[in-house]
Amino acid sequence: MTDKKNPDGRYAYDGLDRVLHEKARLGIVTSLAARADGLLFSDLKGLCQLTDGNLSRHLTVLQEAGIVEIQKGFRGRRPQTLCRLSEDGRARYLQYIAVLESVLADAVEAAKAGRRARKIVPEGFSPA
Amino acid sequence: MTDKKNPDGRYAYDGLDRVLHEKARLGIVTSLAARADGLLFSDLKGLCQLTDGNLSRHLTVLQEAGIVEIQKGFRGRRPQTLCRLSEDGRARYLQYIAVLESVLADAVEAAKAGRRARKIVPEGFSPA
DNA sequence: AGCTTCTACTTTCTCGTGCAAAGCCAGCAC
DNA sequence: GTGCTGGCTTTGCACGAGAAAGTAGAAGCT
Repeated sequence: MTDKKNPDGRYAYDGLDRVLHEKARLGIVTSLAARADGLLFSDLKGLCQLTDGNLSRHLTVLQEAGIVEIQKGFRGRRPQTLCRLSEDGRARYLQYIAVLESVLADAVEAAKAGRRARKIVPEGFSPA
Repeated sequence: MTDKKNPDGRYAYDGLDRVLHEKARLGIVTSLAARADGLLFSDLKGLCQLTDGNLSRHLTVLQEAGIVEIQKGFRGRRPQTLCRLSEDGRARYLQYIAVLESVLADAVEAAKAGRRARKIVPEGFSPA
């Protein structure tokens, strides 16, 4: 099965959700996925090494996409923002992860195959 | 090892190379990784479902980053561009893939852990 | 009471970049 | 020639990530 011709779009990966496929957001969502009780703004900041502004912005994006739910409240007298993954968010995340898995599978296969081949130039090809 | 406190940056994933971490480019490089003899512009176009312009642009980016090598030549009398992964490119790709693997590991762990927890609000937190 | 500093965010700005549409330049057909 | 197609490049714009600056209130000092 390594060599079924060239199915078009074999490497198109359009299942890779734009909103999730992003360094920062991927980190945020992954850390949230682990805790159904949510995380505080400041925890996320530390875990993902993001600046306040950046985190704020990404959270807004995720919220607008319906992936995270945000609850503003207080701890003692200080404001605290609690973030949780929504049900829908979890579903989309799992879906995204599934695609990532297939990318990785391709990659591993590629790494093996890549080491074998040695022909430098395909037939009929003449360098300029 | 599931619960070592909250190592800062645990989910920062800064190893995720910007150049490679991109839907289109990830597809391009993955397909190239499988064939050391390279792929033609038109093959890539089909495999990754990209428009000419898009592919061209991404290839330039990858070339400037030293990840792919581009050879312009002819097949018969028509121009053909051959793309191959450079040695450095392969190394960076493998490195990137390694990080992806850790993301995936986190994700799987998160998916399991996430299903267990049920507490809605952390102690001391009062909704606004 | 006034001043400064810290925590906790939000808003604004800028620059990079993904993507599409248009352009360019052979060959080849007619 | 004219038109068409294959094989790319260039241009332009719109969006979006990240930095920087701004807001607001609490805590601390004097």
